[in-house]
Amino acid sequence: MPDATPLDPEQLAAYFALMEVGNLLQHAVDQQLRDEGGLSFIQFQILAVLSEAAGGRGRMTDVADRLVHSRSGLTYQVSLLAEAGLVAKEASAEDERGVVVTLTAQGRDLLDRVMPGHIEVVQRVLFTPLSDRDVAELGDVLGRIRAHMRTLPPRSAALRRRRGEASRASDKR
Amino acid sequence: MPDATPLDPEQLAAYFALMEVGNLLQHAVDQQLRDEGGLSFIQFQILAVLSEAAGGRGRMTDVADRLVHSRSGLTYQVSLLAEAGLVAKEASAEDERGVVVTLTAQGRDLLDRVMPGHIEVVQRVLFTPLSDRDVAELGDVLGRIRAHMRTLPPRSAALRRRRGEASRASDKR
DNA sequence: TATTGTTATACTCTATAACTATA
DNA sequence: TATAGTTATAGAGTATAACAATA
Repeated sequence: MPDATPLDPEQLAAYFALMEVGNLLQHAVDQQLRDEGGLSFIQFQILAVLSEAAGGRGRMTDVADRLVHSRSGLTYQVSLLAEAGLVAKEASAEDERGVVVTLTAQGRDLLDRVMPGHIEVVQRVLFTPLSDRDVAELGDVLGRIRAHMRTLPPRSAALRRRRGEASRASDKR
Repeated sequence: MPDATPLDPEQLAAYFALMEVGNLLQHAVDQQLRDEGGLSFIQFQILAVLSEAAGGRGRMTDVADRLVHSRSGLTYQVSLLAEAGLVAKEASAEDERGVVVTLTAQGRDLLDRVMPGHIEVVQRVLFTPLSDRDVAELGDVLGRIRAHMRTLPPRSAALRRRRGEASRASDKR
């Protein structure tokens, strides 16, 4: 192990635990979603994000930023969902470049159908060993981390930025 | 949204936050690892798990279970690492079926070289908005969740189990 | 008979770059 | 000139099933 570490062992352990827990949990729910709904976890996330949004709709780039997708990757996934009739795409009224994705009734139904089993898995795998107080603490800390992360440059901006930097040859740091 | 929910809103929010934070963080560190070490996050995890283990070595199945991999997937990744000279594979002494993977000096060097930048990213993305107390709490709760998850049937066992059940036709539930 | 690990294969997902169209 | 989104393409990763070898 390296020596000059600005990250103390407690932080490193928390970081590794976070990654392991996240991966194991994702794997468990992915299994459930495929078995019961024919959905990948990412497709479920897209549906869930839309269902939380006002009007069950959102713009492509906004969704991509929240779900760690390249825009082409999101196009791909949303196309699959649209083929399955779970979402619908329309041109944005305000900005004709934009595309608004809307959850269909069918999509909402599928979400409702999948949710109970989904929640059962999350309950069993994630929350069983936690007290109510633990859950509150966890939610609080993770919420603050998420808020912080959202202040960092988003993925779509990072791409544009990088392209921009490359073309500005005079911008040597 | 479904109605009969045994998962209260606070739990659901914590669950979604966990997934979003995990994905965003993984994306950030994956970028750093590829840029500075030519490693995917999973390859890094394999090296890290080995470096933590006694003697810098471990058995294939054990590593696979910790890292949420099918065994064939681990074979693939370990092969890549072995080609790159970062790990070495030997037949197990006790169990001739088994394969023991060992971190090479080169692998340790790469880990050391990549760690400072890695830790910088984790520090910046994950820990910036947290107090020491937050870190302690987070580590504690996540550690307990991980311990709980490890008591659940591991991936390799699940596969065997499933195969076993299918062959036992009398085992109708 | 069960378990370890590998191989072959097929598939899913993702990102990059080039492109179109609108702001 | 910059941004939204799509497409084509190519590559990485994963899992499944069949297999060989050992317990």
